[in-house]
Amino acid sequence: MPRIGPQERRTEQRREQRQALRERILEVSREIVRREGFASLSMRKLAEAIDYSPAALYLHFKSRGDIARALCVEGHASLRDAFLAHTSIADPAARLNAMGRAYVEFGLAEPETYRLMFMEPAESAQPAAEVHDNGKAQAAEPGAATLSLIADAFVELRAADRLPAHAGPLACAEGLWANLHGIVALKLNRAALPETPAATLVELSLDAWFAPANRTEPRFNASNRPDTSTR
Amino acid sequence: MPRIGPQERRTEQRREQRQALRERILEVSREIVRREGFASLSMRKLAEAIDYSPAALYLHFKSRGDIARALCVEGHASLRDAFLAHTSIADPAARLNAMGRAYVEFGLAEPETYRLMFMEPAESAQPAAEVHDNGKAQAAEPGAATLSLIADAFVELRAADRLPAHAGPLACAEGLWANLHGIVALKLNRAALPETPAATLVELSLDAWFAPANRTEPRFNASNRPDTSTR
DNA sequence: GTCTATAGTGTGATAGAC
DNA sequence: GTCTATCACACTATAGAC
Repeated sequence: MPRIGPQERRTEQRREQRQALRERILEVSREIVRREGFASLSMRKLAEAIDYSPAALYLHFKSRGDIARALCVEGHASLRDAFLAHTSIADPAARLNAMGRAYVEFGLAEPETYRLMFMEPAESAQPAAEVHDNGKAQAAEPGAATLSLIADAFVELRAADRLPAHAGPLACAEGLWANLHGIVALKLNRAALPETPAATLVELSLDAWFAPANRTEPRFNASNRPDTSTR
Repeated sequence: MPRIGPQERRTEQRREQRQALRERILEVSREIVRREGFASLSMRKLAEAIDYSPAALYLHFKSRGDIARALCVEGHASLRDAFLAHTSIADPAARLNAMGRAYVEFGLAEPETYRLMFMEPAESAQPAAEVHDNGKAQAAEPGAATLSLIADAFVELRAADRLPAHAGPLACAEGLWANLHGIVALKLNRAALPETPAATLVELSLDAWFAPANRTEPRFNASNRPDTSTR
């Protein structure tokens, strides 16, 4: 087992250097995207920032879209972390409330990253192709794990009979997700929604999606609801 | 008054020709965007399609974004028409249902146009600058009139006491809009929502947003609800 | 006045020398 | 593994023919 000759050691070193440069590229890319958006991440600018020629980048990423894909995966991991911080909340409705807020906060705090993750024309990043690991094809959809955290909460609501009869838990999860995404997306493009602050919309949306069966119980909205009530 | 010399007539003719060419540019652009998306609408391709040089386009539109803006306005008019077809529905909830469906159908039927209208990075099209007409500045937001149609219905619901007390009509309208937009946006980018069909999500969303106070009454969903019930 | 032709600068990606 | 040089294409802006 400990049969490692000098040659193996050298190739090992090479691999580490290679990995380090790849990491460095990713690091600089992440920062550029965060500050200026993916659209202004050019291979030339990136190459200059890491002091290599543009062609060197293609040794580590097969295309600009490939870099986008990697940053997407990072972003999804970050979002998922924000969700995991609330999994300990026992009440599914309260948990959904916390996660919903976290989702929108993430989107508004990192608009360019969010845009890359969810608002890009699909060609750029999303596909993620098929990633083979240990010989087994992995999920091509990095956001699926995150969605399942929302879906879980709806399953619990369903089990507690706090969901309308005709509403499937998964469908509810996707519906709520669409709602939250819509809030973030419209805010980011400042195309619309000029009147109502995002926090109010989030409250309303969360109310709309799982409050109906919950309405007779005491609500938990006393804590941090913004004072902007209507407009 | 009828003092129109040959010179005036000639300049009149010029103006008509000018307007006609502008219309033609818009026409071809609209079709290219509809089929291939705004991203692949290049000035060169456009110029070739109308048999002029690229520079000629800049005589009629000051930039590519200017064309985008014009197409956006067209799109908003088209969407608004789809909405106006349902204004005759008396019951505000039923009207919202019809309009919500129409909105999503529009987005899914004309994905590229929808993307240009609502999913573009703001710089491209949305601003619409300030359009002066008759010396008065007009609304810079072409979608505002459409939103107001939704808001109106919520105002009626409010007046009929079919809305939760804490929910402002305008906020509800924006929330529902965000929800519908989220459904379309996620579907278009195939980034997510792979499981649930859009029609089901729309039903669920409309239920979520104004069914609570409506739930005791007979629903109107018997007509055209899709048979895919849950997943 | 209207348009052609072209210059100048940017992009992603690649071939081939070292 | 890295670089230089280059291709093909996009956009804007403008000099000058008609």
